[in-house]
Amino acid sequence: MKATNKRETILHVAKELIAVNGFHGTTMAMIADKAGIATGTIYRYFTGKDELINELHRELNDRLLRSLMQDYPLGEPMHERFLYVGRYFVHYCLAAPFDFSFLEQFHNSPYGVAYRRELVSNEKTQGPMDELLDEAAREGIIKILPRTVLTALIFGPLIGVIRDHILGFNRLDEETISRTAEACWDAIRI
Amino acid sequence: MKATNKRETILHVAKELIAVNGFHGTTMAMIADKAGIATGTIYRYFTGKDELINELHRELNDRLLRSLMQDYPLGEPMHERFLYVGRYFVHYCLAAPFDFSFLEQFHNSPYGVAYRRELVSNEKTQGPMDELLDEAAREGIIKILPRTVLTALIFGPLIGVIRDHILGFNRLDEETISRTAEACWDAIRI
Amino acid sequence: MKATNKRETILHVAKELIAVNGFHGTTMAMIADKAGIATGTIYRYFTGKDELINELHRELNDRLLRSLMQDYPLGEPMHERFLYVGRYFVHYCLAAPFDFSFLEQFHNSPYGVAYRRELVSNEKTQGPMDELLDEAAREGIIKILPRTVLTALIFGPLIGVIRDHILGFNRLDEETISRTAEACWDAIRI
Amino acid sequence: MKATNKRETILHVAKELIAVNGFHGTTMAMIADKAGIATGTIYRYFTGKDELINELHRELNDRLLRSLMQDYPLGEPMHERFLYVGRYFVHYCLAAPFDFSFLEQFHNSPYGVAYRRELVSNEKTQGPMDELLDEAAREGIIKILPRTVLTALIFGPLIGVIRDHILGFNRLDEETISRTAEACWDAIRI
DNA sequence: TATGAATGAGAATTCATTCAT
DNA sequence: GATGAATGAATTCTCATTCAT
Repeated sequence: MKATNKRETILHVAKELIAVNGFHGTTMAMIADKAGIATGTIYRYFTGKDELINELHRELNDRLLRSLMQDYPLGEPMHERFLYVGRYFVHYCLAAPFDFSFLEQFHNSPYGVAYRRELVSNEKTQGPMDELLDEAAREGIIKILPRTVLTALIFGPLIGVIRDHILGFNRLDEETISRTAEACWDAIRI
Repeated sequence: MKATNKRETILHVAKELIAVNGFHGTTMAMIADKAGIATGTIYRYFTGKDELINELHRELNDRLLRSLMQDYPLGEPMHERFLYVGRYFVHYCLAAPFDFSFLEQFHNSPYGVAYRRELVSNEKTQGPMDELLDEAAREGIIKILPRTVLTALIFGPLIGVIRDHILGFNRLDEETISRTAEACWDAIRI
Repeated sequence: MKATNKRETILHVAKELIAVNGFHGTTMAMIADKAGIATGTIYRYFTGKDELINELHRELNDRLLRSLMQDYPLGEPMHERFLYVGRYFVHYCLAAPFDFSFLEQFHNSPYGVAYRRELVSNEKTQGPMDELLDEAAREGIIKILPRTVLTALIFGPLIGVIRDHILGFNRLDEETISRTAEACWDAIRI
Repeated sequence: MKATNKRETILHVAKELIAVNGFHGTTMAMIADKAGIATGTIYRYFTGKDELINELHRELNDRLLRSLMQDYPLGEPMHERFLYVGRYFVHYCLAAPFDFSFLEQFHNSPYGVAYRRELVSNEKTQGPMDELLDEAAREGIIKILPRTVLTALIFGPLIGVIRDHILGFNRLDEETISRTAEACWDAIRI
C-alpha cells in the first residue's frame, strides 16, 4: 500500500480488528502488526486510541450516510422512499459487515453515548430517514410519537436482523429484507 | 447483609458497577470494595470474572422471565396478552435500570453471542413472547417471517426506547409506552 | 526484609538509585528489581512515581530536620549554636550521601520548586537555622538582608562543599568543615 | 534567520526550551518545531541530543566568562574588583535568565559533573574570579581554604539568590545585590 | 543540504488472579 | 472460609534517532 494510504490502512485494519475483537480486545500493537507498521507510527496519524476510534466512526458513519443519499429516489412516493432507505441500509450493512459491527459497538459504548449527546445538543439531523419522517409527520400519515420512538421502531428491527444475519442466526434473502422493511413501515404508519 | 448472602451481595454490586462502568471499567477490586469483602473472597464463589458475569446474566435473565410470567393474563385475547408482555417488559426495565443496562451490555458483547449460540443449539424457548408468537403464527394472525425477525420487530424497538429513556434522550410516560407496544403489534400483525 | 518493611525497602532503594541515576534515569522496574519485588507491588504503597518521590523527600527532609534538632545546644551562645547547626548539617550529609544527593536533586527540580512555593504560601519555618536567624535578627547581630539571602549565604556554600566532597572534588576534614561554617557566619554577621 | 545561522537558531531555541522544561521535558521535536526546521536537520549540526546540550553549555559558559572579562576593572583595588565580578555575575544572569536556568540545570546534572571532572583533570582556570582568588591568596588577605571552598562561599550564595529571584521567591534590587556581594567578601576575607 | 515519516525500544501503570497466613 | 498483599504479563504512549527522498 502506498505511503499516502497509511492513515487509511490503519483505519481499515482497526475497523476489522475491532469488529471482531471489540475495543478492549484490540490493542494498538495488533493494529500496527496487521497494518505492517510500527506502533509508534499510529501516533503520527492519531493522538491516541480514542481519537483513532472516534475518527473511524466519523468516517464510517459519513460513508454510510453519503451512500444512503447517493441514489435516494427523490421523486418517488414516500412509501417507496421509506422502503428504499430501509432496504438500502440492510444491503449496505450486509455488504460491509465489519463496518456494521464496528458502528454497532460504537453506539453501544460510552463513545456512542457521548456522540449522541453531542448530536442532540447540536440538533443535527441524522440522514435521509430523519427528513423522511419529518415530511411524513407533516403529512399526517404516520403515528404521532416522539422522534426517538419512531427511530427505534425502524432501526431497532433493522439492526437486529442484520446482526442476527452476520452472527449466523438467520439468513436474510431479498424477500425477507423487503418484508422486514415493510413491517417497519406498518409499525409507524397510521 | 448476612454471611450466607455473600454470593448475592457480590452479584448485586457487580451488576450496579457494570451497569455504570461497563465490563472493562469494573475491576474485581471495585466489586470487592463495594461488597465489603476481600478480592480473594470473590474467587470462593466464582472461578473468575467471566463466570461471575455469566452467572449474573443467568440470574437477571431468569428473574426477568419469571417476572414476565408472574401475572401473565392467560385467559385474555392474544392482542391483550401481547400488549401486556410488551408493556410489562418496559416497566420492568424502567424500574430496574441497572438490570437493563447490564443485560443490554451482556447481549452486545462476546458473552451474549456465545449465550445465544448455546440457546439456538439447545432450541430453548425464550419466555412468554416466544410462546405467544408460536400461537399467533399457528392462528395465522401475524406475518409469516422468521422467528428472529419477529423478535427483532418487537424487542428492537422496546429495547431502543428503554435505553433512550435511561440515557435521558426521551421521557417514557404510560401513554407512550402503550402506543409503542401497539406499534410493535402493528409491525407483526397481518 | 520483613513484609512490614516493604514500603521502607522501596523508599530505601529508590533513594539510592535516584541519588546515582537521577529521577529520569531511575525506572520503576529498576526500583522493583533492586527491592526484590514486582513492579506492581510499588503501586500498592504509592499511587505512582511522583508520590513515591514526594514521599521520599518528605521522609528524608523530616529525618534531617529532626536529627538537627536532636542535640541542638539550646543554652549555648548564638555563635556556638550557629556553628553547631552548620557543622552538624555537613556531617549528616557526609554520613548519608545518598540522602544528600536525593535531596539536592529534589530541590533542583520542578518537585522542589513546587515544594518551596507551598512552604512559602504556608509561611512554614525551615528548621532550627530559621529560628536562629530570627533571634539573631532581633538582637541585631547579623546583617539586615532578606531571609532568602541570608539562607543562601549559609546553605549555598555548605551544600556546595558537600557536593564537591561527594563528587571527589575536595576532601572535607573536621578542620575544613569548621572553618567553612565559621566563614558562613562571617558572611552574615555584622 | 539566515540559513547560515541555523546552528545558532537551534542552540537558541534549545536553551529557552530547556530553561523552561528541563532536559527531559524538551524533545528534539520541540526544538525543531520552534526553530522552524525538520528534526533530521538538527542531526546535521549535532551528533545527538547530548552533543547539542554540551555544545550549548560550552557556548553559554564562554559567553558568560568573556562578558565578565569585558570591562573588568584591571587597575582597581582587589576589593573593588571582587565586588565588580560578583555584581556583574548577578546582573548578567538576571538579564539572561534562560542562560542562567540552562547553566544551573547543566551543573546539577550528570553533564555538569562530567564537565567539572574534565576541568579538574586539565587544571583549567575558571575565569576572572579564579585569578582574583589566586592573587588574594598570594597577598594573604583571604582565608586559607581549599579553592573549592572559596568558590562555594562566593558562587553558592550568588547562584542561590539569582535562582530565588527568577523563581519569584525574592526581589533583587541594586542595593541587595551589592550587599550580597559584600557579604560574600566578608565570608572569605581575613 | 534538508526533510519528516517511520521506527521500536522502553517507560509508567493496571488488574485478574494466586496463595500464604 | 476469608483475607489482601503480591504478582507480572499486558497495555498505551513517548521520543531519540535514522534514512529514503
